[in-house]
Amino acid sequence: MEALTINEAAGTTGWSPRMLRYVEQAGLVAPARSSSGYRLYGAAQLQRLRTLKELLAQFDLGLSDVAFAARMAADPQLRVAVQRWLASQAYRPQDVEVADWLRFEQDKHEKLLAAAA
Amino acid sequence: MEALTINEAAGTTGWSPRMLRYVEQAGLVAPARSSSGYRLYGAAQLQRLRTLKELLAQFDLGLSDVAFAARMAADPQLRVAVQRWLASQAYRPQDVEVADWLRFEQDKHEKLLAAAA
DNA sequence: CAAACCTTGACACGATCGTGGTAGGGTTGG
DNA sequence: CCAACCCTACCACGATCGTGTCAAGGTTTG
Repeated sequence: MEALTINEAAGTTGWSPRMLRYVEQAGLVAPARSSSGYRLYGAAQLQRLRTLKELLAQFDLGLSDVAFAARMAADPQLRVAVQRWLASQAYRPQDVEVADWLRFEQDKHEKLLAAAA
Repeated sequence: MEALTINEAAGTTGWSPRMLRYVEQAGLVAPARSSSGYRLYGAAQLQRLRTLKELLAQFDLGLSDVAFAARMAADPQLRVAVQRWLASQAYRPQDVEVADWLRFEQDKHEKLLAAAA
């Protein structure tokens, strides 16, 4: 399984080497490292880089937006706090879908808590 | 049911009048308007403003972070796209919880699609 | 060994965020 | 009516984001 260096990865993903380091620093795509510290991009990382580029372009997002989503995904406390705040405004009829989403999360946590008891 | 003007609301929430307008522009807390265009903050908005302040401080978030979360909550396409991208990295054992969260969302949408057919 | 790569760290620069102010004009209340 | 409020629309300014470039030094390879 061959891995690409940062310049090669840049060539096949459309990111610049500078941005690949920045994306890594943002915690979004972290390549393996060789024994001497060189970044080694495998197939999975390359795929993630390409789809990340699409994602940002399609919805006009910033890296910081996706980084925040990752933080929410990784930190249940943050996620629940944000969702609870958002839920406090989902009172209009057209917001049922949002309320649904939020309720789903709460249900899951209640189930987890119940199972842990 | 009395409503507060922007200066009064600023007084009881800890935000500045300037920031209340900014928060509204960010789409996070939109007060009602009087017939002449004055902002009228009701109890619900005041509560949301206070809890928003706590939320930002507790997790060191920016308004743009919460605005992005709101956008994800309101736009299923965006939500699914981001979650799918995040899921493509949740392969390590310690990420089961994230994978769980994501799978939950996918399941829900599959169910909705199935129900619509 | 020398060319061509890689590393981290820094400086730079436009764009946006968060926040305050100010100016010009309408509204409210004593 | 007039003082005190509200509105929108700007200008400003530091902090962060996104991005490029450059410097000083280690690694790989022909």
